[in-house]
Amino acid sequence: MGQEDETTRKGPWTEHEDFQLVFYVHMFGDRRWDFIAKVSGLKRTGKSCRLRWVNYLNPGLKRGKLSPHEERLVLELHSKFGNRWSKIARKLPGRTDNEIKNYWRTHMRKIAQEKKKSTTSASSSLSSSLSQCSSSSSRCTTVASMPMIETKERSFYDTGGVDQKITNMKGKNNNNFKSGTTRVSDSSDGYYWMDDIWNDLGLLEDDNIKPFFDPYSEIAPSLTWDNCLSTSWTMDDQEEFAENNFHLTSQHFSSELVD
DNA sequence: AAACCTGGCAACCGCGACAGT
DNA sequence: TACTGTCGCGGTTGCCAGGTT
Repeated sequence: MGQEDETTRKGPWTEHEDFQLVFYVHMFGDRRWDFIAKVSGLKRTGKSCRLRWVNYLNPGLKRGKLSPHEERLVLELHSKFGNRWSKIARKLPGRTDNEIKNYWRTHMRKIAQEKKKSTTSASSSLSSSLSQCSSSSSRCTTVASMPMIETKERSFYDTGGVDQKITNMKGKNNNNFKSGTTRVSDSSDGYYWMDDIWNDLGLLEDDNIKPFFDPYSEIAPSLTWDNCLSTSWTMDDQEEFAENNFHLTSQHFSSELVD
């Protein structure tokens, strides 16, 4: 624990860091985050590495806006599970809890605003109609409590929900990265795609992570994923390997990415 | 054109759960 | 059992681009 010190980096991840993290995750798997943080030479906490992987670098992630179907599912699941974002996320393959959480927040804010707007604008007429039906309270109560849902549905689908890769492309470039077939900073046109990383690393052929890693063969051709995955490839081996090869890999990354 | 506002998202933080010793 | 390390979760914050005034 407590691996955080004054040299620990915080804030936005750089392209170089992403490369490095992807490399080491494929090396050692997406567990043992503290270990990965340590051997990778990244000045990040294991926690930060995990978050970056889970929310951004994981190749299984979908990019772009939630589809109407996903949005509906989020609504359904939220009514069922509440703010159990990870639980909800598990039902939406390729979506992260963070993404859903963010979506929900934005969504709820929108609804709250719409509701506020509609209640203020309609308050006069509403108050008169409410007073009218005070005698048949059950029905009126239902109606009064339902607009939330109705507004929800409406605002929701009005936003479109189409895959907006293109819109997102020209969209924001927060901290170098924005999702939507995510584009990250800095290539010929000033950006590079997250997919480029995977292409560069030869990892994009499948949705699943493959035990295959091209650049690595340049670094340590004698060791293959079979080695890594075989039962004889123990954690000690990993650590020893990391010790012995760290300088080499750092060098590789810097030469690869500096220009 | 500049200032301000808003939406969207990445990342951090604190805490609890769990496993290993 | 107590302690320690690690991971995962939910809440929150901060940043930035685009829109509006």
